[in-house]
Amino acid sequence: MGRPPCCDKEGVKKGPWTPEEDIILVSYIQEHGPGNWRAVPTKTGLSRCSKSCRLRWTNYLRPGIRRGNFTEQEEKMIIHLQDLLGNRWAAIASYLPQRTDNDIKNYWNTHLRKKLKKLQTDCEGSSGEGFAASRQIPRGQWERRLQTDIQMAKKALSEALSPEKASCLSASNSNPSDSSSSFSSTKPAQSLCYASSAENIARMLKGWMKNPPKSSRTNSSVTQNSFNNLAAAGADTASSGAKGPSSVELSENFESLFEFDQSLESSNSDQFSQSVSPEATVLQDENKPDIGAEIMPFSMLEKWLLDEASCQEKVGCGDAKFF
DNA sequence: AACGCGTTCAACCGCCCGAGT
DNA sequence: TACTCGGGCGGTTGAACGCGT
Repeated sequence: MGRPPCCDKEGVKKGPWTPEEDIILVSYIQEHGPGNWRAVPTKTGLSRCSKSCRLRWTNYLRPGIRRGNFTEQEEKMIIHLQDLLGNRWAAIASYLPQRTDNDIKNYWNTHLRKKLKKLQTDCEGSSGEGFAASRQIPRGQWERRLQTDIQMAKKALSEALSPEKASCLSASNSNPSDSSSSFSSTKPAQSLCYASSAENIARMLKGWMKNPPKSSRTNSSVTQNSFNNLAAAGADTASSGAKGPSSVELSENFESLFEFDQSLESSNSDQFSQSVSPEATVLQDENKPDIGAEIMPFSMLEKWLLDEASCQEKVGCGDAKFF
């Protein structure tokens, strides 16, 4: 019982999107909001697969997307998140609201992977205790850390599931530069035009769009999914510890993680102050309507990391704690 | 100018998951 | 419970582009 393709192969256009197609898609979404992608090709008359429409929107046309030129902060963030979450590009992208998962994935594959590889070989070549070597830990310790991770994940999850704690976590993440507060506070402004201030679309739509949007529907599925991914990330790390290096590697490189946490803060403030106008913030709110909820698991992760880090400082604290 | 090669990135493909029935 | 369907995700592809020869 094979599943039929998402759309008829015949009569479906493939390949690069034309500006005309973009305009049609954007005007449709501007009017109806993203979602119900199945209906998009028929309603718009586009000879495109529904998936293709969704992809075009999420990866290219969606407002608030920043393209190219990844900053050093973003690089660090991607590297660390990749280390934590593995190739969960959507989850990683949820921490970089201006970047798409596809962009991050591409950037990782084209730039960062090579960069890290080079770094790794350089380290290995230059000293006996290279990058890879430094990551090796005794098996017993590895197992104990894994157990610790599991406990932490359980704890974090139970906290996340508790409404009080959850709100606490959100509130604790009250970094002035943190966009979550503005996200939640700008919720009422969701009816803002989808394409009105996104640089990439505004240019294209100049002179085209005159009517205000009718709908305030939001693209919730992406972020919801991201949230789910992230909420699951902790559990994954714990439950499938043997699957990937994340839980182990998580316990390492704490210095760099602290560095990262700091850079993350400055990164957020930098990014949002330099490139996000109040209007754009609202746009991001549209893109990530549940961003407040997304921040929460990040707090969990931060907490997790910091807990472990503090334990790391005290010799063998984590190990003694659970054994 | 022409060619080959490497890189980049938009787009596609196939699988998976959750919601609905 | 079993099945269908829509949507999301990650891996892969291939056209476009840049650069060196």
